Amino acid sequence: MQKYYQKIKNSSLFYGITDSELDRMLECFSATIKKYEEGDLIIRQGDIVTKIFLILEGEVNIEKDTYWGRRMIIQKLHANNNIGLSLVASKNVESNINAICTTDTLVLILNYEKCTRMCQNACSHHGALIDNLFKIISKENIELIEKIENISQKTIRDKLLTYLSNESIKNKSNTFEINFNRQELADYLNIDRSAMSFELSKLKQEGFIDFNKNKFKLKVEI
Amino acid sequence: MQKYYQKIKNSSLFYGITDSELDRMLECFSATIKKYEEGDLIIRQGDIVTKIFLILEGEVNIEKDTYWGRRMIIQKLHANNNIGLSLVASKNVESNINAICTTDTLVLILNYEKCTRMCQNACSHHGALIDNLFKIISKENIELIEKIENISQKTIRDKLLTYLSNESIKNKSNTFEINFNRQELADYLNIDRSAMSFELSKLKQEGFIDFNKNKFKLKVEI
DNA sequence: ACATTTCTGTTGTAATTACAACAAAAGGAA
DNA sequence: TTCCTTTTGTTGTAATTACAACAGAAATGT
Repeated sequence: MQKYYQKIKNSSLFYGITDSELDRMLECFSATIKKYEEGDLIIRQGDIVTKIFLILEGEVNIEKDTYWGRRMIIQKLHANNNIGLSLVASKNVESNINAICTTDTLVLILNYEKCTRMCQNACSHHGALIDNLFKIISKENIELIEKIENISQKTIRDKLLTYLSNESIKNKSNTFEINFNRQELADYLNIDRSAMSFELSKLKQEGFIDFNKNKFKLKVEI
Repeated sequence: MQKYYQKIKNSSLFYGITDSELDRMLECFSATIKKYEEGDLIIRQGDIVTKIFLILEGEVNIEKDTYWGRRMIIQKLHANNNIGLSLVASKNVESNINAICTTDTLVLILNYEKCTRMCQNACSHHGALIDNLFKIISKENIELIEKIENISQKTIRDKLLTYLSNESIKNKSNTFEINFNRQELADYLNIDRSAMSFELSKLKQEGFIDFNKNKFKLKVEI
């Protein structure tokens, strides 16, 4: 645990918490660290989730398999994103998603009730923690809406331009690197990979974008 | 305010709160009531939202206009849903959506900080309120994922069957009424209305579903 | 370096969809 | 009722997409 202190301390969940309180809180929250390997499932469809997971390191895809067996990537999560919070807070809800590690991943596991309820110890900054928790779940919410915007476009071209434009805004630059490989991006945008590749090439040829591997440049204002 | 007490008391935000505490809390949260008429915008794209809105009565669509001018319905909200929580909690984020009333609507407006931070008055059930707030935002989260599932299907037929199946599950019955009219449903599923009507007719003819106006019956297991 | 596997791009074709234009039905107002 | 408006259903056509099959490039392991 000790060796992860710095990471935990710098996580957005514990932003604004002093060192001594962090100690007390981690104990109070029955915090544990868990390492997952690439390909491991942190949560699977149907699970009743009882703990919340804060990603300290690594990448996790939130996925779902369609009735027809196609993979659907809902989100790609990183350090400081949480997994399971909305499931635990909803109480006794079966998970509707898989959380699968796409890299080796380090996770902080916490007790939800202890996080949301003020404890006897009355850590004085517990309020800040609750606030951080709201911030984290809200950010997730806003990203889901952004994803809906991306995939709600009618054509492959419009989906790509909307997605790239949103990435550009998030990176505050017209050049940026994306975390998806082509198949993942297709599964995220719910389009055929080959048709997507074709459209990317066309957009490049027409001078709207440029790209090399996962580095993209947006040459137009959307 | 007095005349809305019963509604407020029965809202999921104040579930588990005693009457006397409700009084104190409403004062503490600077709670106000506002009536909107059909067509009114509660939040518009670009707004910096500073209050949270709890729907007591009515229906509100969360919408977004695409760059190309098409309407996108993200969610339809009802009594006990909140509007703006994820925007306020994210702090100084411009709204990426419009919240538009599709009926006359009654809303309870609250101060976010007062809700999430324990107050001096230390209302003893403030913890329950925070818990309720997490439950509300989590439910929204899960519904967004459900919507993503609906619109991530490849064909109009699959989108319809997935949507109807999810509605059926939510209603715990294979017969149910939907809140969307045909154009709204098409805007929610991001498909062409006429093509959707055609597919609905085909599904009915083939015996998979039955419907009359907005009453649907699902005759197959998805 | 080499072999092998994975990832990305390209092309043709069949299937699906959007769109427009119109018909039919339902709902509202005078 | 009748007229008018809104909503829903139907059809044909052009545009878009999925899918399969394959080629080339890049990454990986030995």
